Amino acid sequence: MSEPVNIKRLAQELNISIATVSKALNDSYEISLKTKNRVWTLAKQLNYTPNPAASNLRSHKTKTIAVVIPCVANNFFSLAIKGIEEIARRYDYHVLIYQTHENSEMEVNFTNSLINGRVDGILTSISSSLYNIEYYSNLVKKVPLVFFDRVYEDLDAVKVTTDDFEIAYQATEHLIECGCKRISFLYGLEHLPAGKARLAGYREALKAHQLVDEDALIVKYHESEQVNAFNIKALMKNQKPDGVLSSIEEFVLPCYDVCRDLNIHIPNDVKLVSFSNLSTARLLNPSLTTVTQPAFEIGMEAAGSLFKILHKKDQGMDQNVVLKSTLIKRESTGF
Amino acid sequence: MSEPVNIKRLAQELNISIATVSKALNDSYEISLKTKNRVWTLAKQLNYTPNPAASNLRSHKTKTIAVVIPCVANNFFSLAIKGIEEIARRYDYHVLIYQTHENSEMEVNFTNSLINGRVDGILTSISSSLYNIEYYSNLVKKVPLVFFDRVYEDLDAVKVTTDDFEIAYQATEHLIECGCKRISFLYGLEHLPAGKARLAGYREALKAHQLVDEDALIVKYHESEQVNAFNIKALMKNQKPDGVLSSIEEFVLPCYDVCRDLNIHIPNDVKLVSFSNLSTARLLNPSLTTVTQPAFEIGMEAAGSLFKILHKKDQGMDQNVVLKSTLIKRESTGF
DNA sequence: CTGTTAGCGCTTTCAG
DNA sequence: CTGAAAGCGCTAACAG
Repeated sequence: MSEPVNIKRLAQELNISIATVSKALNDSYEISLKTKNRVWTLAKQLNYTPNPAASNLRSHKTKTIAVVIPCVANNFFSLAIKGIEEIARRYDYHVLIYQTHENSEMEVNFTNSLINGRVDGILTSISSSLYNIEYYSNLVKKVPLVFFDRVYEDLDAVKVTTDDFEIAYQATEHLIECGCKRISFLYGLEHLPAGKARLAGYREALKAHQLVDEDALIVKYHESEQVNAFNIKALMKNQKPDGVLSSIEEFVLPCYDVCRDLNIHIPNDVKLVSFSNLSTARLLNPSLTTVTQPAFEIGMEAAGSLFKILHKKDQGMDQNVVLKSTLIKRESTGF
Repeated sequence: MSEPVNIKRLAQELNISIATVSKALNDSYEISLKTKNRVWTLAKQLNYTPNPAASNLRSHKTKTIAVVIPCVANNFFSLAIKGIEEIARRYDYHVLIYQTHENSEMEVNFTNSLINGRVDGILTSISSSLYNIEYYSNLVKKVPLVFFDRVYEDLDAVKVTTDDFEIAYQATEHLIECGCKRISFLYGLEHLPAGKARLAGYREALKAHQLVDEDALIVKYHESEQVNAFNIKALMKNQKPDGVLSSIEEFVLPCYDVCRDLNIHIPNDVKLVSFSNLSTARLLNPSLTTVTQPAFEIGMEAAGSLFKILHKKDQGMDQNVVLKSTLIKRESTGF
């Protein structure tokens, strides 16, 4: 049993006080370079690492941030985490991950477990299953918080989002340019600004080109895969769209399946464009054009904003950061 | 400024001692139900949550585990994290994430930052860029550690892996059954058991079917995309394989690209099978058959093992847990 | 069943 | 420049 390597041990071995060691380790201006060097040398030699719990307790700084998101196994969120981690590492911060699985209750439970000083700040992309803005408007007062992608618009907090309206408009126009006259919209995230903006962009583009804009052309996302498939089938049969804009990735698979069943060919009979963040996009079926959000950059931006707040450098910072998505047109290369 | 809500405050308001409150909160058998109820009621009313730093410091328990992996933005690892998080939540644990980006130095830095009591245990999938078993054999003595997927075989620690040899054998046999006579192997993770086992499975299958097994048919993974593309091009031109088994996902894209350039048709001229964990596998180019690891289950299994160790329930536990991968044969459905 | 007490390892006045 | 001392919030002997 070797002695534990803590600040006390260092002090004993060097015959100086604990306070001096602490200050030396923190590179305080009060300590002579000579003493600092002695401390640093021994610390390295004994492989000293400070006890985080002790320093948190005393200093109220955890060097930790939390990321609360619906799910990590998702092309968008895993890339966003990558961006967040990248920034956190630069600041020597640790990153906690929580998955809500779109469950508002879990979301609240997780978040509540974080406001007791476990973390210095939180990055979150809210669940779409319940609108509880009261909860969040309270929360932002208690802990530094940055929202990304899935946000509440009216909240007094930093929000990093993408140009959903504009890109949905562009995507719709792309379909129109491809000759589509009757374009359907597969509607997801309807309780969130992102979803609403995508719908609005679609509608606006239809309007600008004097195309039909009927509720019957819109299919809302449902938790049940069967229901989605059923609704898409009904859409295809009854409405016979010649173009489809899917506002979320989850609609793509049932879309292909239904079309195959009905002997409808994508993209000859129906042209399909979907929001998607597949990192291996080129591996996709080459007939799918996608709208891709800059997930990695969103993560970096959100984390960067949080650190600005943590370092009190957020004076006059813009609360609404909007990054640009990309419309990736894929031609069927036929391999 | 309201008084901080801590154990002391609860004690004062209830006119009992701090110790009693602490025990009541921890549901100690020493405390009467009546007192417990008083404490619990007030705690809930004041929205009390324990300060984690303080309890860590005293109890040496952090309720936190760390996951150290090459990258989160990866279909395998993001699913594994999902599984880990699932289990952690059941035990009310928090999950820290660290990405090494295949960089051994970062890997060591991260891990070192964890052995000072920041976490109760670590789950890791080691980087393949450097073989440093000495480091890890030391580490496992200092902190509860479970390896998953990317492991060092000779380590005295729990390792959760997949049946790489068997499935590579099966995948190779599948190619043989499809009529391939000259099968190439794209070799990744060569410093790790997983990579070696995949190669061995491939070789064994060739041997069993008396097919050519030449070094010239094997292409080793290189960090540079260009080099990989160049090597694959040379392989296709000079060796003219009629089947390819890719042991990692990263080879798939250059493979398609090179073949298209050379006017080689997949799967007519060359049949391709790759290890891959694309969650949206059905969206893939339908000509790609994949070997898919049970990433989510691996995460759950690894986390489960770690908690067994943390709860000292690891007596006689098997150190080598091997889960089964699946060969997913995809037919070209032609949509 | 309840309370007293002594720290966990570190930071931070304040005194020298 | 260095050190003594207090205490962050909580837990765990030990006494009663």
